[in-house]
Amino acid sequence: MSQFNLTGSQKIALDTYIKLMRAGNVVTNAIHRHLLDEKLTHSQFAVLEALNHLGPLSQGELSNKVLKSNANLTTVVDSLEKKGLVVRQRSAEDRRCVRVNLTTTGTQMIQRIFPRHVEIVARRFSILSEKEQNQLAALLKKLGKESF
Amino acid sequence: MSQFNLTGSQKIALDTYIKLMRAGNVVTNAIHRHLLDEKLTHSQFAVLEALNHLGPLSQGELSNKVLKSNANLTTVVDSLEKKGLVVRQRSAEDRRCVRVNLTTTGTQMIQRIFPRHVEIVARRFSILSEKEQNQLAALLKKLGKESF
DNA sequence: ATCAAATATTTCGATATCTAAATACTTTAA
DNA sequence: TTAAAGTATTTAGATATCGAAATATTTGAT
Repeated sequence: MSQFNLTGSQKIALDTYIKLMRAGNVVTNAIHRHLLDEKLTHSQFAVLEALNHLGPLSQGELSNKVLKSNANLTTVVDSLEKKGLVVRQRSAEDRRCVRVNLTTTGTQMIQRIFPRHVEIVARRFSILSEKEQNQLAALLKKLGKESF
Repeated sequence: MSQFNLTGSQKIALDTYIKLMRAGNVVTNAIHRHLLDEKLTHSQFAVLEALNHLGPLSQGELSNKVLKSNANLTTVVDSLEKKGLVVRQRSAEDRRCVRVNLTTTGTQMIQRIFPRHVEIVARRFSILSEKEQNQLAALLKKLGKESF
């Protein structure tokens, strides 16, 4: 119940922060449902999508793309490998690195489910006009810079 | 590497979605560091903050506020209770409900650390002007509506 | 050439979180 | 009034995730 003496700009920042979290949550949940049908986690899906979009990547590259720790990427790639959707391949030039590749099955899977993912995201964002989405993207881009 | 035939509006939605997730992640991580010092999780902090701001709440109300499951709220409140920061109190009118109250210690703690939280959020958002933050908040609010 | 520092990944131990089922209580409607 | 449906919380079982330490390899400085 206690009130703090917040400046106007602090109030605005807090309010925006809460809405950022809430919007992220709502969109994430919308996507989560259809991944359940495919028995994929968000991270597993994100890895498949990155590999399909960008080609083979190391786990370090993947952990940056999907915003998870290196340690977690090991687990995610383990589970994808167990499902036969990706294979690991030690890099010949630098044997510290593991390159992760989609298998044929993995490629087929991501190409099958990606269109539905796009539809869900597009439907959710269709509450905003394209112009509004572009505005939003520009603002979020600034906010998402790693350092400043 | 494969390309899909995406419409322009699908591309915009996907791009905005990625930036939404990335911005949420960056802000969350910035906040995470100072919570580590206090040995609080995000959820524990969010619960303390909600109780301080709004007064005693039931766990159901709290789970909506902090965007976590009811089951998880049980755990979060357990841990806060173990630390002596909150107490549970069965509602007398409706004995299904538990009201969660801050203890004196809990109140002191949240009032001590909240100012730093505000500073971190405000600093991060200061990359945007107030006008931009208000625009962003308005767009995120639309996007975060539960249903439409 | 060799050793220290840097880098990529994995392992380990711990915690956060979820869904589904169980429990406890209240409300509603015949 | 009582049984069914609804609501709030907890428990149970499972998975996702993290930070720190360990391992393997490469790079750089002497």
